[in-house]
Amino acid sequence: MAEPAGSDVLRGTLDLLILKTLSLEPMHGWGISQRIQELSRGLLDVNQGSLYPALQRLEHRGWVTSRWGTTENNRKARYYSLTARGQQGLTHEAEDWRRYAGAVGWILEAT
Amino acid sequence: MAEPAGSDVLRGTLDLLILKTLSLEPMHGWGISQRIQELSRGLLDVNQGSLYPALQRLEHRGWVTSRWGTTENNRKARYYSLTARGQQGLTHEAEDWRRYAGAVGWILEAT
DNA sequence: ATCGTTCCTGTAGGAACTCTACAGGAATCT
DNA sequence: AGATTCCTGTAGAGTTCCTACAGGAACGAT
Repeated sequence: MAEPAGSDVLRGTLDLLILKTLSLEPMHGWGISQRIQELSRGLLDVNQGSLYPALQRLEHRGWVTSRWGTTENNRKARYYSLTARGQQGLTHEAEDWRRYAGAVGWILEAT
Repeated sequence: MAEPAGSDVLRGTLDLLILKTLSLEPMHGWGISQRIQELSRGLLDVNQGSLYPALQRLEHRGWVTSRWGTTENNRKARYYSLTARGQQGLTHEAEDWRRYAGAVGWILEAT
């Protein structure tokens, strides 16, 4: 078990998180979810039921490409990497997020 | 017209924004959306089609109560205010948001 | 007094995303 | 051989949001 800190609700930022993770390094699905968990210090937990459909969406949109490969552990895995359009999309969505999170912050600070 | 700065996508934070706004002062629906727009400096735009259902959800959940009243402009309007449970909910959701936004921030800053 | 506009409340239908739960293959460890 | 870890998916449902539509009442202008 070890419950990585039960979190849910990826309020529409799953794509952003995946893209960012892939921009660091091409990776397979399972690895992406691990990475997101590490980088968020255990706060964010991505279910496979959300992850794989999201990856399919992104690939269908042309933001990522994938190919079968082998992990260091000698397991078959599908590796995803960012396309140029994916990089642009990431930049744009990250900017969107900052703006949006900032606006929410202003409201929460209001007195 | 005057397009208040077309924004959409209230990624699951609409309830939070409404609760926070009501914690500042009881208000009617239309006023709430104005307030959110002002406080977010024009970045956030709440559609009526999202707002009223959200208010109904919150009332049904017992987080807000409402009653008919009259505005300064002599218009009939339904005024909403926070209940004790709503205040608790706000505190909790605001805390959730900060944690979540922080985690996303960490990921976006990763190199 | 009528017309257009602002203020204000809703509903209907659909699209998008996430969650829970399920299913399974292949490699490694015991 | 059996259990566990690694890894990829699918199905179905629930929630939330958006677009579009509908309408009443007060106000301002002509």
